[in-house]
Amino acid sequence: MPLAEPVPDLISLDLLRSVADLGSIRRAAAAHTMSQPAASMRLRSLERTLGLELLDRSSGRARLTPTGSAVVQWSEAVFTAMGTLLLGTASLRTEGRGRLRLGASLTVAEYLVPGWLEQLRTVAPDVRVSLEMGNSHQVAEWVEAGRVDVGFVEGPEDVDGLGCGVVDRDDLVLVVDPSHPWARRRRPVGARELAGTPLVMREVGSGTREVLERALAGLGLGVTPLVELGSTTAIKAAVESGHGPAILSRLAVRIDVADGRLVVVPTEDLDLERSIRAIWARGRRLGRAARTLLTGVGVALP
Amino acid sequence: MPLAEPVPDLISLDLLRSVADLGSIRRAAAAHTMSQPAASMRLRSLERTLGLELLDRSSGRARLTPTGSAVVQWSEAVFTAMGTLLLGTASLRTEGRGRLRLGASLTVAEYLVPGWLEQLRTVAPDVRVSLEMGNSHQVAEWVEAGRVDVGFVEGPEDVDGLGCGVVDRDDLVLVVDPSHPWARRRRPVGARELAGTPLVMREVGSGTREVLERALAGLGLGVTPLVELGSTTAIKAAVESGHGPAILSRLAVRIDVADGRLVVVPTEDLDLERSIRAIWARGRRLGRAARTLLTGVGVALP
DNA sequence: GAGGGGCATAAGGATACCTTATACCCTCGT
DNA sequence: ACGAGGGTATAAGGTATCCTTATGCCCCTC
Repeated sequence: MPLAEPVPDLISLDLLRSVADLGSIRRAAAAHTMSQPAASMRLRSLERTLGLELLDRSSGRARLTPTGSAVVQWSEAVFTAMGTLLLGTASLRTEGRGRLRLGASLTVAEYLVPGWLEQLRTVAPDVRVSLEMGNSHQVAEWVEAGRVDVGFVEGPEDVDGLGCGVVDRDDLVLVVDPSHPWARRRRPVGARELAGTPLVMREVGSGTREVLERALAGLGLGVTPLVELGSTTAIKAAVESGHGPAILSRLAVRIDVADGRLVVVPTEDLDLERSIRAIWARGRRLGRAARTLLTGVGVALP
Repeated sequence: MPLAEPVPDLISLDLLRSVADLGSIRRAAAAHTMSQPAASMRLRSLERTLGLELLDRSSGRARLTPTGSAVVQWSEAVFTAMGTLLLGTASLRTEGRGRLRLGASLTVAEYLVPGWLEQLRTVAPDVRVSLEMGNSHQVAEWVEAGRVDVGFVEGPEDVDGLGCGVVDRDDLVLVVDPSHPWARRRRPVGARELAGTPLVMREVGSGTREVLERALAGLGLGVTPLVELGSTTAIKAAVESGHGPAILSRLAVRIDVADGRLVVVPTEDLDLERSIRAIWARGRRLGRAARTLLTGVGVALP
């Protein structure tokens, strides 16, 4: 659902943080290269938006109220998340011109790469990273062709001819909304019961759906689509609004499960696990940044 | 430091998420109660800002590119953080008119309360919560007077006459920037060495400073201020830019340490711990929401 | 090949925002 | 007590942004 309330904009929150850091609206304005009245108006508008008194202007210099201090603190997490987004988009924008060139499947790029980049940045802040996304087959090709230095793919099988190390593990899980009868269920859902239940699914051809279909086909069963949607986000929205259960990557629902918007239901008789592997060309020598990244994500280098 | 790059605004990111959910710009526009051209222009402007192609408009309906899907995913964390901020500010705005009235010290309100509220909302979404901030003494008074239902205070001592349970633990830690010589130090810093080192500090009278001064005074030592600043945020900014070490609440530096902007240096000979306690009036009966909250944060009720 | 759904463009108008200039206020020093 | 200085709010004017309605174009489907 769309954001309901009026949302404070990040520039104003950043300005408030600068007031906390620098001790006056004037200096905060200077740090943001804007005029003092502009900063003053933005801050007043922020106070109107939130309906709170953030600054105490009674004594000459503007000082943060306790409320203002709390808002600064709470906005810190927003900046961190936005920083991650900017880090990710910057690496996508770099398009192969970085000193460390990564390739990754969509799922890995979305859920894992930003964290690794953040971690890498703390030890090597100046390394320009580029990121390209594709399916596992494409990523392997790019690694072989030397178009990327390191690739990250998911899948049960090893990639031959390439250096390889398991980084993480991802499995498909059954999720429902919290008010669904299965949300409180402790007894696992079996393959037969799952096959007989209409599910919210991706359209035919998606990797996630293929894994599920293959696992069920191994038992002589098939899937029963309830509706077919075009994106993981759309599926999550449908499940959260109570349309029905779905099978999704655990990585994709991690945040939603943590926030309580979705509930994982245990399953049995189904092998829906796959590893996430780092791959690299054996022949080429890995750069310093690549080695730092790989050891950082837990890969033992030769 | 202020945000350098141009920051995408949350409404546009939210719009992009709606496109992913609903499958077309038109429907996303309708969900946001704006005209279709307005949504189209916002999305195009978002693509310009990020320098990336987020939507594939070639086939009639607009579909997200893999890049667009990644941006949606990354922005999810931004919405979560902003939701926490809005939850916190809403409870401050409610000012005692909520069905569950909380009081908390500044530190607890800033770092812990939003998480508890989020947790509470997943099991009781409709409870209106109000939050008031003050020092530990004020909070205890409010609880006694029945102005708030539950209070959260920090400090080593019990509050008598009130129901009480330890919720969490907070201690003061020594932090430096990652390039400081102490950042790699494994041997703990002793009280004498700490007293001889100029520190970035809060001004006289702050609770954090008092705890430190009392701990050192017990050993016949005193503090050596390097500079004195007015807020925790200002101190963190000074430490991060390499001005010198500081003693800060572990809660206050949790995110910065996780992100690698600050490093905790081990200390010894110093008792800088304090508990965070929930307090409530023994005489009054606790409401359902209050009991849910307290058991949720790990307090055993009578 | 005709119809329909969906997106982009154009024109016009309202709104929000920023900058410079200036007045007010508080604090501090003598 | 009084003046100087730093800091913030207000006013006026101009610009850029953003939205809405109207309309054209394109792709897909039947």
